Amino acid sequence: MISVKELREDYEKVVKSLSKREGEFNLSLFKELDEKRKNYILEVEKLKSDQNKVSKQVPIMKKEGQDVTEVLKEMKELSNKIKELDPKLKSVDMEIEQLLLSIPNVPDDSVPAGKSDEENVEMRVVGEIRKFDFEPKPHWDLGEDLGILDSATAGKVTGSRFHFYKGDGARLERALYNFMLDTHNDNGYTELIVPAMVNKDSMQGTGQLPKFEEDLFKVEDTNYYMIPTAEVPITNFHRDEILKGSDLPLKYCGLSTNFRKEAGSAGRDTRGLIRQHQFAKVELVLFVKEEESFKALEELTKDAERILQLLKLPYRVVNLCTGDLGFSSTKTYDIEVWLPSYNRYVEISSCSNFVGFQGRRANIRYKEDVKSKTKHVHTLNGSGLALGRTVAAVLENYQQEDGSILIPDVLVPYFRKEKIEKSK
RNA sequence: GGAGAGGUGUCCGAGUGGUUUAAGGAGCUGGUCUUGAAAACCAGUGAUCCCGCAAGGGACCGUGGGUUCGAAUCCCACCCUCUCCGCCA
Repeated sequence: MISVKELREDYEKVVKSLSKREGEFNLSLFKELDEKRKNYILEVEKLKSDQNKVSKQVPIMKKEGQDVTEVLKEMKELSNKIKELDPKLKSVDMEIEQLLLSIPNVPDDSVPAGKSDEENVEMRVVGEIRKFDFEPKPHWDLGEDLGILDSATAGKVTGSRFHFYKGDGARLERALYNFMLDTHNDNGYTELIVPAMVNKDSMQGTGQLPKFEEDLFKVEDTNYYMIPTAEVPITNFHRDEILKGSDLPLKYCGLSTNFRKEAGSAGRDTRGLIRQHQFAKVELVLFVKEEESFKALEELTKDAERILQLLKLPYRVVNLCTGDLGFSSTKTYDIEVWLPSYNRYVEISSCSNFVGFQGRRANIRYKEDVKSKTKHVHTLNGSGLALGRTVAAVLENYQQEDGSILIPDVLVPYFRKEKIEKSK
């Protein structure tokens, strides 16, 4: 949620910042509703104040044996007025909330302007792209040839955009997430195993709802949604809490299976592991003090990059332009790994600073110390990394001419073999 | 799913319609005492939200409704936790 305080203090500035995003965000109702709300508050609270005063007198009068029927009659009228006004105030409050819930976060000044991902700005390029002296295969062909990936059977068992990992394929993904989690653990992140379903409040807290319901799988006969990322349960872990300033920053990592409808992606990335309805991901989530979030974004991104560096996979980091920036984010770095089959860099991690946007939605606050005022925490998260795409990148970048796959050195202790070869 | 118990402030815990501005205790803050600390004693203390420059006012006792002049307290629905039973990885 964007800040009501900022909207009141400098409406024009917020609107101007928001206008950098693609799409229309109609805030024009805000001022009017806010004014309406204030008037209702003044009116109804005056009445309640009167009501409270008289209510205190009633028992005293009764004790003194006075007749209170006349007073009660007046109070009945007062009470009726309050019952008329209170719902009006509530409904204005709701209108404001609904309006603000549908407004995306304000982009930071350092976010480049642009319409689509083509205008994202490259920050750095790391590692060398391998030159093949043979025709490299895409990972879906490698996977099928090696007998470690099977989407056809998944099509029978479930449907499109699902797959089976088999044998060394399954072991490769397992080796990768264990390696990732160990690395993040060593780096000060507390590991969580999270619920794969969450309630509506949680989805609203991180920003998936109310706007993006069509992207989510909802579980029938329940109010639960399948998580699209561990960001949701991890960030909501601290929903409605007041954290101690001395406990910040809080750093969490977690592996989860994620479910996305991929509505609107029909026909895109239909082959291989790039865009599936179900995929595993190791996620990093930070809760930090408000003055530290932009520095934390740089560190978070480095922590995610470290995985690719250790795996010796070539990648680049881009600063997302306003047109590509996610709904809740104020600034995002995407990490993109080199994928020979796409002949370009492909997103494998998205590291975002949400500043107070999620903190306000999910009501996560902190206090510097006993006497200071509460502030909303700043939240950040980033993939560290998406597993399916990492498997794809390893298969493609480490493939050999004979169709076998070399295992990255750092992964050998986890995989316990140095090579994936065709098995029967 | 069935039966029962319960959800009160930072924590424990009292409180079944009106001086509750939520008793009492712990904790926390300050002070006295002490070489220092502990203990003891004294004082302070809603670490919440909203309106307001402030004074002040309003809200808030799991959530949402209702009854009433007035609800933590009564009624209804829902959520969550615990115990037992059933089912089950």
